[in-house]
Amino acid sequence: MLVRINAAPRMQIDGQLAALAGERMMSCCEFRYRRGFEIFGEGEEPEYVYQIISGAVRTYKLLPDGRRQINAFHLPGDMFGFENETIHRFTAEAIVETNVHLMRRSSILEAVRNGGAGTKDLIKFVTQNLQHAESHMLLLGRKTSLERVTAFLLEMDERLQHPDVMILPMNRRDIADYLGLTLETVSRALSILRDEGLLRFDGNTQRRLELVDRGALARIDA
Amino acid sequence: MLVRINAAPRMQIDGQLAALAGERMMSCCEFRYRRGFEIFGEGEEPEYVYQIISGAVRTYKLLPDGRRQINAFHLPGDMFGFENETIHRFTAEAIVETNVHLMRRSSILEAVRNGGAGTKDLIKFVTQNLQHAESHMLLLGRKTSLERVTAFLLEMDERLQHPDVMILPMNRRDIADYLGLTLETVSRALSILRDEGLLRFDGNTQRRLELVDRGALARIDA
DNA sequence: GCGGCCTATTGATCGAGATCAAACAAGCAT
DNA sequence: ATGCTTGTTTGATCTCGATCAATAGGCCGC
Repeated sequence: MLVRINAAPRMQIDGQLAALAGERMMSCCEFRYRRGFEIFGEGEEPEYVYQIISGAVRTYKLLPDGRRQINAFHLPGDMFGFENETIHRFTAEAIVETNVHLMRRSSILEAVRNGGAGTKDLIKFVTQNLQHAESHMLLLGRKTSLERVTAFLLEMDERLQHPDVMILPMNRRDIADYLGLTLETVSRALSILRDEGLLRFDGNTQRRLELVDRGALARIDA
Repeated sequence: MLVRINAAPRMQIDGQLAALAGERMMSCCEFRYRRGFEIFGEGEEPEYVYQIISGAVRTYKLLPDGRRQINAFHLPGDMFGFENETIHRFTAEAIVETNVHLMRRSSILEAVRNGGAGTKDLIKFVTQNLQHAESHMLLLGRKTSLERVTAFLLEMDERLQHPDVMILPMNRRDIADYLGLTLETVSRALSILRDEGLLRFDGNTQRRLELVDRGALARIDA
């Protein structure tokens, strides 16, 4: 499940983790998780904080009967897994083969205790998560299915820095569980947007798509 | 709209704000907001952080066409309104006549900058908000109307410390906008719970209610 | 090539919750 | 008391998204 890969030093892809660690690179290792495998589970004790080098991760909560709500997707550069409490509040899984940097949670807590420079970054990190959660509550509580799917496309477009062709790592069920819909409804909404000429499926696979009219999409996302 | 009340020194009802301010009580005033009045608006520049002395507050986001999502209800003792950014990300309104303690946001930021003792409390505060948001996303994305209303009742019961009779400050529309439902659906769910003997409306007003069977309610809230 | 598996689309039907509507109760000012 | 406004319940109907179901394409191993 956990596969250690080459241990050669490697540049970090951005400064989030480094700032939190006080630029000291302490306790950093690189790991690879295969597609579909669990990185940590809800209720487990948090040992590491993670930063994605390549790949994609979903974090989610489950109800006892299996209903799933994905809180967030994490893409290259993103940090996840920090907990202030003694247990993880959700599960994290690799959506595709994923390489992560990890560092010991204890190092970060220590840095904060010592009034380290990373404290401000930590507050910023948690605040950004909170902001995302707040706008996602508005989406889940009050938006229609077409608005939700459109908002998802625009969010991914922005986080991938407006690529010509967007390659989605997640399947329709993941998108549905992120948006509080079913996979069929997600598929139907995408078909509507395609039929109206706002996006194109690229080539033979439905995970590559091109946003043709971002303005019109932004108008749909209330 | 803003009414200053007597300026006599007053005990704080708990230590949250005091801790953040480094126990120095700096910049603290007391204000009263009348029922329905706005405390701050989405997009405004944050000047203060608030702690409720008495009353209740709702914070919410609006879509352009008026659809509303309430993020959270704030009760006596709760802090709200802290922003790491330069603008408020939602609107806050007094649900009933509400007295608050307020302190300058700048004092808190300064305390953090100086590595003050309040830093840890601030991280904890933001983290608690994030945790609440995460479980609320699960509710909004995946729970049925009956589960949502039950979860709401249990949340309020806990936050009011399991009173014999719970007095809800908010109306059915507020509850609906918190749970991503309509007020009619909330009303129907409450009637079902009443008819099944899990709760009782107390006396002549529908805002006072008594949880008769907390165990059964907890079983409904998946 | 072929078969098996996974993913996505599309169609048909269902149902939970929204919407529309009416009646009534509570609070409050006059 | 009276009338007005606001809040709540309940009923009837509608609709959006869920569910059930069939089909097809992609991918991989053989």
